[in-house]
Amino acid sequence: MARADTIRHAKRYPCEECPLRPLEVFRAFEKEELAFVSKFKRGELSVDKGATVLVEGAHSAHLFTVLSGWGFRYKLLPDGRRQILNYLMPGDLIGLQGSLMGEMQHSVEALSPMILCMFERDKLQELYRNHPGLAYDITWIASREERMLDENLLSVGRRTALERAAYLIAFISARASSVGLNGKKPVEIPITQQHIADTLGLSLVHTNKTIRKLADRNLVKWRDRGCEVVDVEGLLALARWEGMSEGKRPLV
Amino acid sequence: MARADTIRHAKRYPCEECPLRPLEVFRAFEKEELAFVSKFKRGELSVDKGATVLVEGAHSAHLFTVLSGWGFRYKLLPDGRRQILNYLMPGDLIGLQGSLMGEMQHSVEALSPMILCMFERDKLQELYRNHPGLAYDITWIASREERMLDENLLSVGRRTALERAAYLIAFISARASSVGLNGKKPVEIPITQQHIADTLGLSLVHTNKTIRKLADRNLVKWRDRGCEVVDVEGLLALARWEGMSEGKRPLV
DNA sequence: CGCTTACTTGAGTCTGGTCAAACGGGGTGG
DNA sequence: CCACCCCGTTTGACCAGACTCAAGTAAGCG
Repeated sequence: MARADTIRHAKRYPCEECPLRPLEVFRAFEKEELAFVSKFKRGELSVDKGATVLVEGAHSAHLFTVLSGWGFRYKLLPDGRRQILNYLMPGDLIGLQGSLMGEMQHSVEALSPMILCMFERDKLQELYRNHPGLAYDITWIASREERMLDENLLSVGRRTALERAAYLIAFISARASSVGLNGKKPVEIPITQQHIADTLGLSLVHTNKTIRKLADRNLVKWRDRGCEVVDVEGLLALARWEGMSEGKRPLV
Repeated sequence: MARADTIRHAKRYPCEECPLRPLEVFRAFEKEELAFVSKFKRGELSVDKGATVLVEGAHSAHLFTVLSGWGFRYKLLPDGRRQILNYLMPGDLIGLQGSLMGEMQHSVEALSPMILCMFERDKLQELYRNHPGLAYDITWIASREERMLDENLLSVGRRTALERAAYLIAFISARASSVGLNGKKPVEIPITQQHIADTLGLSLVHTNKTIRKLADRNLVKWRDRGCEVVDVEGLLALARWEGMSEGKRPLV
């Protein structure tokens, strides 16, 4: 398994010129908040596709925000069965659990090359002391993650295979386009069918057959190592999902 | 569906004499923190067994901490399929998602009579401004919930029916005894098999057969409307679960 | 060109779902 | 006090969605 090895300490993307912050979805920041975040940031971590960013059981001294790229969080059973918990996209926070409670209880892997903004865990105290607004934002972000997990759990527990697949693809696609990951109109999700299987709690073979059904209905197109959404509405309807009601959200 | 109807505004359990706080699991509080929490608390809500405490879609102005009793969080699909997301026990926070993001995305129901400490959502701002330690605690609690959800998702997605049942019962039992819910030695969990089914993503019939297997192995005893744990170790081993590594935690 | 990774497809099996019926205890109204 | 009902549990028969095994294809890469 590849390890995160390409560390860059230079800040190539200073917070003041953050390419994410101007996006519609993110709420505006006070100058003073921005200044603190900039000071809070210690560097950037660049990892290759397939790299393991954080490992279950580790005591990480860091906290990250995804600046670019895709990744996912997962847990393993002792015999190797894997459950993907959620996907990570630009603007998402990584490693909060580890920072607050000491030990990571899940691992994180990159689906594409990623650039992560690195923050010092120890400075979190200072953030809470001096920047209540940012502290609130961090809780907000944790709460959002919880919400996504709730929805995922509902899906895995109670939806049929076809509904699950439709839900998952619609979900990822919605999140991706909210952070402008759809350069060209259709979002292209860089995952394999094995990832989908491990997210939905299905076998690889059955996942393949299920995706085929979605493709036959002209809802998605599967391409080499990735998935293109054709008909979001159709997916939403099939999954009986109302979509995320996302207004502005904070970016730390 | 029963609504929460028995509201008491008098504080019968002042924070200074909180019956929960002396427990081993909860970290000690500064006098000043305690004073704020006491001010933060607006009253108590008493609900009957079966009452719906919070409804998906509602905009609740309140935040609660469970003082006594059992409950659960759940989501429904439009056609009525239900997924139980997690259980609620003394010391747990309810409604944070709603308080932070406006709308509740899940419902909460009481499994037994419950007493809830009620907090004003609006005062949350003040808490974050003046009590960074408490703010930190709230994030910590949100993070803990996330952790439990991760584990649940792993279970529903990747464990077999028998493993799932073993995991769930061990999990609930561990949490219950950490807050002293085991007056008599064996914890008695006040749920029906339908609840277990809806938590594990199984049908009622299959859940029944699965629990029977656990009982045949002398791991649990099913009694009328409740479950008694006989052999925690055995359950843990069967579920291939290491248990929760819980040190002290905050109580708000 | 051979290797690897990812996707397909088919056959046969099994876990878990559905349907249906019955049981048993607690509560209630006659 | 008894009959009845309701809820939760139990059981059996049958079905189907999902799994495993196995083999084959296609694209990318050194």
